Amino acid sequence: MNIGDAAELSGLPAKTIRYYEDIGLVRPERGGNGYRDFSKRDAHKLAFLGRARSLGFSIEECRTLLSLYEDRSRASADVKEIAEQHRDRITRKIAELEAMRSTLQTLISDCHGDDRPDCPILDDLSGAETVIE
Amino acid sequence: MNIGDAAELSGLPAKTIRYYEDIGLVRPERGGNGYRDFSKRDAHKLAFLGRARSLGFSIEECRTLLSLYEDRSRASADVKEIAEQHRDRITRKIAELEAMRSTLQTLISDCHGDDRPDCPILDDLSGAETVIE
DNA sequence: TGGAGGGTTCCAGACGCGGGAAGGTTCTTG
DNA sequence: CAAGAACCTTCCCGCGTCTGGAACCCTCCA
Repeated sequence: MNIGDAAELSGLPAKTIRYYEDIGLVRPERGGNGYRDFSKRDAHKLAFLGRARSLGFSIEECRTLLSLYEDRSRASADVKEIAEQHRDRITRKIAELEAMRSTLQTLISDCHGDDRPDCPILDDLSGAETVIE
Repeated sequence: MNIGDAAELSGLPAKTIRYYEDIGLVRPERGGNGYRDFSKRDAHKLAFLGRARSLGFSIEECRTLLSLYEDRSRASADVKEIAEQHRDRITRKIAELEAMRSTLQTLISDCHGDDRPDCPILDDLSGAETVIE
């Protein structure tokens, strides 16, 4: 099938699929006209990649997951470890974002938000000591 | 002061400071030797930028915040709106990451993680229907 | 026959820097 | 006063993951 069909089947944009070929994640055949010719297996791999990416795995993790997927003698422990590391990274990222949000929320709550210039948000960013209320 | 001192005062790497000059966030003077010459005001702006960045504001938001900071006739409402939009973006990002983490955790829990190849994580990524337990 | 709607390659850009090369300047040490 | 360490400069490349666009080729249908 052509790249358009592979895109529709896998849910990935054609541009992304070409990129994935560039970096060696898929290796479709080529027809006599130079067009890529994707097998069902290729389309399936692309869909696999799409799902893994949507769970936030990096391209390199996807590459590893894909090779494990195609390795009949894999150990599920290897897959699990990748997933756990990724989960832990997500957990840390969430904590970081929540710290930001918390600080932001405090500043936002302190800002009256009218047409006067006084602004605790800017005060904080400018390094002013916390104002005594 | 030289860039090294500005870096130490602001907590930003010299590389970052040069980049900020490139994109017009700061405009230090130049000495006769071609070295940048930062005023205290410049260093203060850099520290402002560092704090805003650490709260996750984009460079363009930082640019706006900085111009509001330097605008004596600003309305605090303008600052607050930027902060609120940013907070909302963070909130959405957290929700997205939590959805990923939740899915990952389910898959991880279902994976026995030994040296056998059966793996619900790969099954899920490959698009297999949920297995009846 | 002509045009719409595929496909191809290649280059640039996005974000926010970091690394490193090649070279000039200034400070410190002996 | 000379040597060398420790600064500073500019420039270009690379990171990750695509996305947009230009210029061009191929196929199908009316």
